[in-house]
Amino acid sequence: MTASQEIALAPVTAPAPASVTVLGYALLCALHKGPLTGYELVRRMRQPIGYYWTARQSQIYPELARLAELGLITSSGESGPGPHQRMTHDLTAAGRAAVASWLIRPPTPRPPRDELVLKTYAVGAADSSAMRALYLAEAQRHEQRLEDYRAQRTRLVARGADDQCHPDFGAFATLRLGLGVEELYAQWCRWLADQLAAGG
Amino acid sequence: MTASQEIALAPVTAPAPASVTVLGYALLCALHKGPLTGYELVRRMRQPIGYYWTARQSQIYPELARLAELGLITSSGESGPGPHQRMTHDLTAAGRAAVASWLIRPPTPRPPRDELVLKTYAVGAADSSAMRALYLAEAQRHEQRLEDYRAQRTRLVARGADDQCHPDFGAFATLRLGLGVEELYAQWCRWLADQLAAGG
DNA sequence: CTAATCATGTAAGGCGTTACATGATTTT
DNA sequence: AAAATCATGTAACGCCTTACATGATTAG
Repeated sequence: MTASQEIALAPVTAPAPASVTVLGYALLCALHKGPLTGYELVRRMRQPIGYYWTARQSQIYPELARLAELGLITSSGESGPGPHQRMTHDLTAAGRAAVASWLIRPPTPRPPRDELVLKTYAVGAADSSAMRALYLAEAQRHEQRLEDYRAQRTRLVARGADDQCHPDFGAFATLRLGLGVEELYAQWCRWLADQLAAGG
Repeated sequence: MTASQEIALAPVTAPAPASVTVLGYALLCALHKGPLTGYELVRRMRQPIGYYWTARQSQIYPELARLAELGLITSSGESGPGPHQRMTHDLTAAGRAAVASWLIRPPTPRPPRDELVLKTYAVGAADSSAMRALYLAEAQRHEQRLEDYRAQRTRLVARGADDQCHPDFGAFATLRLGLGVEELYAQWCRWLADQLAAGG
């Protein structure tokens, strides 16, 4: 592969690639069950989608414009409250196809970042009783989340979302993992607190 | 709070805050058991610290210079192979104190980003058998990691790192969580694959 | 009548990634 | 003889966050 060949393969007139980012796909995923307004999408990206992929307004609105430019969504505006129009966004056929083909691609691995585990690596360099308090507080945080998740599961199961054919089965499946993760973290924090109590 | 008051509270002559980032603390944590060269730190930030907090060379070397400027590490150079000096970095007393006080502060929560779980939320919009293949492949990835972790645990336990007093207890504790997480994800992926098989 | 919510956008700056650069030593 | 490793650094760019801006409607 020489330089001249590369130039020949990439015409100068070509516009920016503008491939869809994960955030873009997250928005498309949020729209897969029907149209939503921008503001509704902002709320969805805090909850429930925000549990595994968050975004703020300042990212969402420009991204919606990009998705519309790419022809993956249609955005129609109606006058609403305030100085802005209330825009409703809907998947196009191309958008629906883009999501479907992205979903079955293996996820690109992300660099892990967990501050609590990092601190644990150097646990020996800190005061044991202070660290113990930290892990107990974290355990409580996870146990509170666990309660929240259990309530959500009850509601989903009542609607029949634990059946693979139900439109909310995806939400049920993500919740199932969330329950496991929170329980695991809570138990691990309590185990560490016990260890620090025994040795300190 | 008026504008004039704010100006009075923030003197013009103050230098940039230059507070230590999490990456900075990660490097300080890596040094808590003894001095290391820059290149050794680069490797540590791929493994084992890289399992929960990664960084590349291009981030690490400038950050080391900043930590030295702040007086948290001392960096002494000796001539080594290649055009560069082999720099050895060591914690100062101030650095040791900085780690100790950071460790016992509650970790700042990070926005969650998990592409696989995001895909799961919209699982109904994709072809079931293709998604099933995806989850089976992910399950295998996690099971391979699980084997790797089990081997590491065996080595650590042989050294006695499962005792809270051992200097490698921190590494053992992080590994314990890693084992739980990988097992949980693997089982969840297999469960989802089963669900998709039953309904598809 | 005040505050929160609805509703959409812009700007500045930080963190992190890929890619580039250099060159000696050790391994294959 | 070629490739990988040792060893440190710079530059460009993208994603994401915080903060700013505007103003109508609804709830307390």
